[in-house]
Amino acid sequence: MKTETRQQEIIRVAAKLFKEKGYSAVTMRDLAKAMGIKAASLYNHINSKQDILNTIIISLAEEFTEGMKQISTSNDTCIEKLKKIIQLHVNISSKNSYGMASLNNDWMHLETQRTYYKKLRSDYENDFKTILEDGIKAGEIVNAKPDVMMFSILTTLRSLYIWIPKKEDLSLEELTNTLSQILIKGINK
Amino acid sequence: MKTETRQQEIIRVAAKLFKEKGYSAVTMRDLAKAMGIKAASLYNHINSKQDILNTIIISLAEEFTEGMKQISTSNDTCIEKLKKIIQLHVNISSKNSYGMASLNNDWMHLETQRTYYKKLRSDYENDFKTILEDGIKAGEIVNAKPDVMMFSILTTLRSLYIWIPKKEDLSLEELTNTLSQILIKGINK
DNA sequence: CGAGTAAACTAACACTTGTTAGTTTGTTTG
DNA sequence: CAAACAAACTAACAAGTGTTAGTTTACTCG
Repeated sequence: MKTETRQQEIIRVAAKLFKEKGYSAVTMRDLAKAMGIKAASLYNHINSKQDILNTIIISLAEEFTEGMKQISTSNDTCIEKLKKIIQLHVNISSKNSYGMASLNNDWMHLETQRTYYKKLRSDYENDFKTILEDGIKAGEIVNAKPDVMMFSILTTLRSLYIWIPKKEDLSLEELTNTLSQILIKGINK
Repeated sequence: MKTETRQQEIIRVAAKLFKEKGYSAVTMRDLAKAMGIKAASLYNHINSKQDILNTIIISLAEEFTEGMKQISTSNDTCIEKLKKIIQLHVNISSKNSYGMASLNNDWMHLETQRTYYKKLRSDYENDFKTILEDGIKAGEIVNAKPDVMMFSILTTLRSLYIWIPKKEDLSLEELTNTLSQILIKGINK
């Protein structure tokens, strides 16, 4: 049993507040109050507000990068790869829905790490698009604009963090399956 | 030829800044600088920062409400209605991509109007879900969870504001058609 | 017991925030 | 020309911002 350090606890609570109001609207005094201490005491555990955001976002972004690397280099079919991408998003979003809010909405408030973040995101999207293009060539996927397909799928996956916490009755496996069906086969009968 | 009032100009520029950094991170001095005047001068034209946000969000939300009312009370088939919803989102998002950012990301910073906004949104989603449920009953739509279907489609549509300005080569009609195809028939071949 | 340490505290800082009051400028209109 | 007005300005405010310095508290362990 791994116990959470005080620092990790602060970052976790910060992510929760960031999700509710956004990075800029959360003050260090808000965060301190949520922790039950004074603002100055936070600095025994963390370096700066910006550092908290860095930690939240970059660790998540790297988790996606790593997942995508495994998927894109596998020997699966394109459709199989897509299902694994969906699974990756469902897993990470359910484990850390608070952090996902910062990743999606507050990356522009990164300072030193913004360029690095944007590179990770751009690499991820390129890998995604390549999978779709390969699927079109292989005849697995309908020949529509890969840009639009990726946009459609990815924005749905990126919004899972809002949706998953509201639907705790739905198992993650069930959600992954339903989503795969809808995103791949559509809703048409 | 209708000329823009100074007030409308301020609101338009504010929406642009809000899209880039979020409501909380944009200061009245930022806004003034973008307008080429001093912060105090803004108050000759607007009442408060909060008022700007109200105007941006509520006018858009009401535009969606009105569009949905027309669609949901029509005699179209469910699939036809869905296509019209997609068209509604494409149209509004292309006309006002800046405002859509505030609608999506900064509604929680509304003060007096937050409850009203949430009612509009909730009504909209209920109408949307009813259309899907009717489609399932009528056998037009696959029998999957309407919640998940709506979530998937609606999050894609809600993110159009990010995507449309980047792809000016794509005509709105073409985008509407491609999106309809992908969202309804899926990407599977 | 005494030393070390984790984690809280108070007080203060320099700066930024939204906003108000009162004034000046330049253009339009009777 | 004189009056009216739109729209800018300077100066200032009270409150809130992230952060630092230095101190106190309470628990752990040799």
